[in-house]
Amino acid sequence: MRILLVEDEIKMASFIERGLKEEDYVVDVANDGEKALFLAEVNPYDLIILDIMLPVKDGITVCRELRSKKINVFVLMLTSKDRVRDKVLGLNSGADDYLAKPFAFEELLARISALLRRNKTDKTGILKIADLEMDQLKHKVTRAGKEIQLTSKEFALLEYLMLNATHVITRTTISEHVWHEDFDSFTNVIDVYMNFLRNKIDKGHKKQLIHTIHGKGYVLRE
Amino acid sequence: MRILLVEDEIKMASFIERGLKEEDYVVDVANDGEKALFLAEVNPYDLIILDIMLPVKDGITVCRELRSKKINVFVLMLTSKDRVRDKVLGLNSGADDYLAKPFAFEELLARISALLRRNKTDKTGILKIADLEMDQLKHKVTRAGKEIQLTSKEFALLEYLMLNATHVITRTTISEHVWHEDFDSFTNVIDVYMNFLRNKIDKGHKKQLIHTIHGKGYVLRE
DNA sequence: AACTATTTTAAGGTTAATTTAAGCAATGAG
DNA sequence: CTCATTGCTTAAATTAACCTTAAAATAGTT
Repeated sequence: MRILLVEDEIKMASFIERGLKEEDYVVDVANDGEKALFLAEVNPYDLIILDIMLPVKDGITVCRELRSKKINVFVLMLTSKDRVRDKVLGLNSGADDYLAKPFAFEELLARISALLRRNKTDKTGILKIADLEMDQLKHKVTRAGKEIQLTSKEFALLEYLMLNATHVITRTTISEHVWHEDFDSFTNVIDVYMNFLRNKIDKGHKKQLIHTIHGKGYVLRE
Repeated sequence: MRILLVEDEIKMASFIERGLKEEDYVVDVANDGEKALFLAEVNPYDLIILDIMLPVKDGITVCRELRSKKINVFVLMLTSKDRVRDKVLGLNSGADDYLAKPFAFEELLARISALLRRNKTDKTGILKIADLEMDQLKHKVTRAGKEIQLTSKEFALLEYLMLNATHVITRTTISEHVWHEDFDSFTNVIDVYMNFLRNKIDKGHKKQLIHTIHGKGYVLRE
């Protein structure tokens, strides 16, 4: 899952960024409202964490502009505890949820995962294809009951494949959903990671789940 | 569908080119305005993706000259985000749509497919002849309900046949709509591909859909 | 600073798609 | 009916896409 974090205080930003990366999210950081809007238009984020107090352009305005541009990404707003009226303003500007600072990091994680699953029919956050299972909340992956250790990138890639199971996804799409902002299209990292995943997931199993569609990309299916 | 991409930055150009080819579009690339005009006069593109900032001749001028020469191909303009007035200039010069760079690739794809379907009565993008069906958006082809795997060229060729169903189309026309820029007219690739298609589509079915019109070309009809 | 794990780059080998080429079959004008 | 032309089919050659591996670079830890 790709998240844009919009926060100007350096310390707070890197604290949150680090915490999110530990949870295997792919994170970009913007430190002002303009940059945030720019990034949000360019990249298909799954969620934006948006501080209200920002230089150049405040969070409320950023959120309004996102909505008026029909960018329908989830927005989680952050603001200081004492400014209660900001909550109302925030939600009215189109935010999906709201969290007062300071907060327990656990609380932030809980809200993020609630948001990311809001429109899903299945809220358990457990993805399944054949005997391959991924628990999105616990970040655990098993094949035939046996746990598989994945790095962040591997996890993010497999998650994207599983969310789009049975659909062919192109390298271009993968690069935009699983890699960060400045991705170089001449590289073959995606191929290399597909190989990593195959070794960890398909190797030694009769049914291959990762399939190559020549000239197009990859599919995850039985 | 055949697209001319006009973009001078090599990296950007090859990123877009690859993404389009993954979606089965036939793509030619021009890296300056003169080359673009030349190619557009010679080849019947379905769409031109035109960057504004170009060496030799800028995108606005290229677009104006296309229009004054009555080349009525769809034009989608690209320009940098910060130059808002270019949008007005672009649309005034005869462009059909406009997209600010950088952009999310999916946004570009969405606009392309909207443009290509703009003047169609049926916007579903599903083509049918007898029990042969093609979903232009999902890139899926079925005959009698059974899915048929096609390569990019096969797909592009069948798409063109289906779009012109019941009309006899010549090899020359096919080469102009389905093959790239430097097509050698002495080759028999088209015959070979027709054979590939017949094997995948007609073989084992009572009704043949692909018919040869001796001395003229081919038709797709019941 | 040194070590470890992860991510990225790069290169050579493999496979699939596309094009070329050649021989055979069908067509139709004379 | 004949034969030149056009089309079909197959296999080989070429090109492009993909896979695999190892080494290099980066990031994170101790």
